[in-house]
Amino acid sequence: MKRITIKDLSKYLALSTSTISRAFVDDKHIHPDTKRTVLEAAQKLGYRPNPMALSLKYGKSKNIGFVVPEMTTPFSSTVLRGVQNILYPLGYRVIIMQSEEDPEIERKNLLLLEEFNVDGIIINLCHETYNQANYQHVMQRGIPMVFFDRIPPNALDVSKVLVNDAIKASLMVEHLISIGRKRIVHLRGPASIRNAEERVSGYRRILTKYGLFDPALLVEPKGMLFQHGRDAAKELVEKGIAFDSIFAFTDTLAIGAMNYLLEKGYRIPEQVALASFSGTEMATIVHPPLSNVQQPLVEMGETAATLVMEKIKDPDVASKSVTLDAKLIYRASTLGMPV
Amino acid sequence: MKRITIKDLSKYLALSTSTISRAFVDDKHIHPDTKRTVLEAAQKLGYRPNPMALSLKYGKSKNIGFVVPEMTTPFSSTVLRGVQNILYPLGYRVIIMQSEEDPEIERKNLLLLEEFNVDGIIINLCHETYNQANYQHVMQRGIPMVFFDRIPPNALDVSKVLVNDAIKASLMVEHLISIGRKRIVHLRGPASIRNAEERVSGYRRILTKYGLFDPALLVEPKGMLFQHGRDAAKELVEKGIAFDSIFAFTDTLAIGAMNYLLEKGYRIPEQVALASFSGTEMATIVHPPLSNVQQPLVEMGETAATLVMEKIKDPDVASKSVTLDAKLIYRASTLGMPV
DNA sequence: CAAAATTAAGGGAACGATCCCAAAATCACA
DNA sequence: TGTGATTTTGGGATCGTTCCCTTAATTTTG
Repeated sequence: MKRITIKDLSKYLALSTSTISRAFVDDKHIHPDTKRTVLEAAQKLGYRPNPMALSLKYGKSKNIGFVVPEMTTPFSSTVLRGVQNILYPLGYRVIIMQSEEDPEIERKNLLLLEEFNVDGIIINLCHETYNQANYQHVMQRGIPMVFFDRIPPNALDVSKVLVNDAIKASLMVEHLISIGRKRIVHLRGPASIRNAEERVSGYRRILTKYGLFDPALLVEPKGMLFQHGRDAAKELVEKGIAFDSIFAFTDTLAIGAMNYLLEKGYRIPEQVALASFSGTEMATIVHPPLSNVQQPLVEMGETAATLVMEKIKDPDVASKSVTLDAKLIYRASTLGMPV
Repeated sequence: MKRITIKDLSKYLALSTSTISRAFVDDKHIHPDTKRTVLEAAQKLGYRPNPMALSLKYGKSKNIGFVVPEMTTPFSSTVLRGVQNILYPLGYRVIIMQSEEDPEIERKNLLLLEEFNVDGIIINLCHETYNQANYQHVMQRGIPMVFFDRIPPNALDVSKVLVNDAIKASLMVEHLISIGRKRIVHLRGPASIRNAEERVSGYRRILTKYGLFDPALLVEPKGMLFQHGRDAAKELVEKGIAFDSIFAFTDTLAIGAMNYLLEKGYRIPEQVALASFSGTEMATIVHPPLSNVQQPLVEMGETAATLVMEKIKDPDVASKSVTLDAKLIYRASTLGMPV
C-alpha cells in the first residue's frame, strides 16, 4: 500500500541512502555484491523510484504537451500514437490539449502547459490567425516546440515536421485531370498556415499548366469542420458555378462537401469526383471511399517526438525541418487508378 | 528565463519563506498588508508555484490516467473533452492511453500509469476478456478507478458512469419495428462487457414481445472495428440470411456494415435500415446519416471526472453508479420519425 | 503598567531522490 | 607492517514548498 522509498531500503539493508542510490544509477563506486543485494531487496519489497522526487531534483517534469485543433477526427489521434510510441518508453508522459480550432483556446492551452511545467510541446496549429507572440514566449521560457502538419510561416525558428505538400497536391490535381476533370474546385486551407498555401500553389500551378485555372473555383471555407465543407459545396451549387471535381484541404472538408452533394442527388464520382489531403481512416469509412494524399501520420508523430527529445537533451541544437513523403491513394471517389 | 521561487521572493522582500508561503495558502496568521505586498511582488516577478515540489510534498502527482480502447473514432475524444472540462481547471493533468482493443496493451497501460504515479484512472474497457486482477491490483495501490461506457461485470466495487442501455436499446429496436421492419439484425458487443449484454437483452426482449426474435439474427462480430462490422454484414449476406435492418452495438460497427451494403448496391434505408448505439459525430458524416442512441458523451466525461475527484478527496467514499439518460436520434438511415 | 493573550513572523524538518565530499575499508607493495 | 593508493561507503546539501514549532511583536486586560 505505502510506497517503498530508498530510505526504506536503506533501513532494511543497513546501508546509506547514497549506496542504495548508487545501485540504481550506473555508478562504478559500488561493490558488485552490494549492488546485487540492493537490487534483490528492491525487487522483493517492490521499490519503484518516485518520479515526482526526480522531477523536483532535476527541474524536469517529464511531461510533453500535445496541442491539436481537435481530436474528433482520426488525424491527431493517429499522430498521437506515433508520439506515444517514442515517448512512453522513455518515461515521458503526454498531456493533450484540444484547441477546438480556436486561437484563444490554443493560447490558454499553451499557458496551461507552461503552468504544468512541460519539458516540450508538440503542436498542430489551429486554423485561424496564429499566436506568434505566444509561441515565442513559450520558447523564451526554455520550452522547446515542434510543429507538425500545420506549420507557421517561416519567421519562427522551430523544428517542424511536414510533408511535400506542393508536389503531392499538384499530383493529386493532375490525377483529377487525368480522369478527365476540367472544373476542379479547391477547398483551400487558411492563409495563416504555410502548407495551406503550399497546397494552393501546387493546385494553381498544375491547373495553370493545363490552362484550366479559374479563380472562381478556389474557395475558402469558413472553417475546418464538416459543416464548413458542406456550406462551401452548397454555396458553389447555389451560385451555379459549374464543377466536376473537388480537391479539399482535409478529409473533413471533403466529406462535408460530399455529404451535401449526395443529399442533392449528385452521383459520385460520375458527376463530381472528390479527393483530399490528409490520410485519415475517415476516407475509407465513407461511401464511396475517398482518394487522398495520405500522410504518414504515425511516422509524423514519431518524428516530432524525436525532434522534441533532441531539443530537450540539448537546448542549443539547431532547429530541423523534416520533410516526410506522402503517398497518393486512389479510391472510388476518383474512379480508380489514373491512366 | 529562470524560474522564480518562493526563496527568490523571500530574499526580495526580506521575509521568511514561511511568510511568503502563508500569503498563497489561505493562512490567517499573516498581516493583510504583508499578504498584499507579497502578492504584488509575486505578480511583478512572475512567480508561479512549482507543481513538482507540491507533488513531492503531498505525494500526489495531479495526474489522471484516461484509458480507452482507441481514439480514432470521436467517441473517446468527446468524453475526453468532458473529462478535461472538469480536471484542467482543477490543475489536474490528463494522460491518455490507447489500448487498441487489446487487453494485453491495456494491462501494460495500467502498469505504466501506476509507474507514472497517477492519482486516479478513468477507463473504458477494451472489448476482450477483461483484466479483473489488474484492476484490483491498481485499486489496492490506492488508485481510484472510474469506469465509463463499457462497464465490467458487477463483481468489482468501483464507480461507474453508464446509460440506461437496455431501455434505450429496446426503444431503438421498437422504432425499427414501427417503420415496418421484421428481420432485425443485432451486431452485438462482447459478452465480457456488461452493457453489451444489456443492449442484447433490450433487443431480445422487444423482439420476443413482438414475436420477431430469431437467434440467427443475433450475431457477434469478431471485433469492434469497421472491418468487423463489414465482415459481419458480408457473412450475413453470403449465408443468405434475410434481413431488413441492423441495430449495431456501436456506430463503428454500423458504418462498417453499411459500407459493405452500399458497395453491394443495397439501398439504405429502403432495403436495409440501420441504427446504432453510441452517439458520435460519425453518425452524421456518413450518407445517409445514421439513426442512433446518442449518449451524452461530454457529460459522461464530466461525471467520470467528478466521481474520480470524489474518490481522490476521500478514498473511503462509497462507490457510485451514475446512470445518464441517452437520447434516440432518428436520421435518414431509418426513414425519419417513427409513426 | 505589568502580565496575559493574541497576532505576526521566522527557523527548520519533511517529501524522495541524487551527488559532492569526506571517511572508512581494503588492497598493493616495499 | 606501515604507508600510500584505491575502492567502497556514509553524511548531508539540494530541489521548492508546506507546516509545525518557536520567538518576537503587538494588543488586551486587570
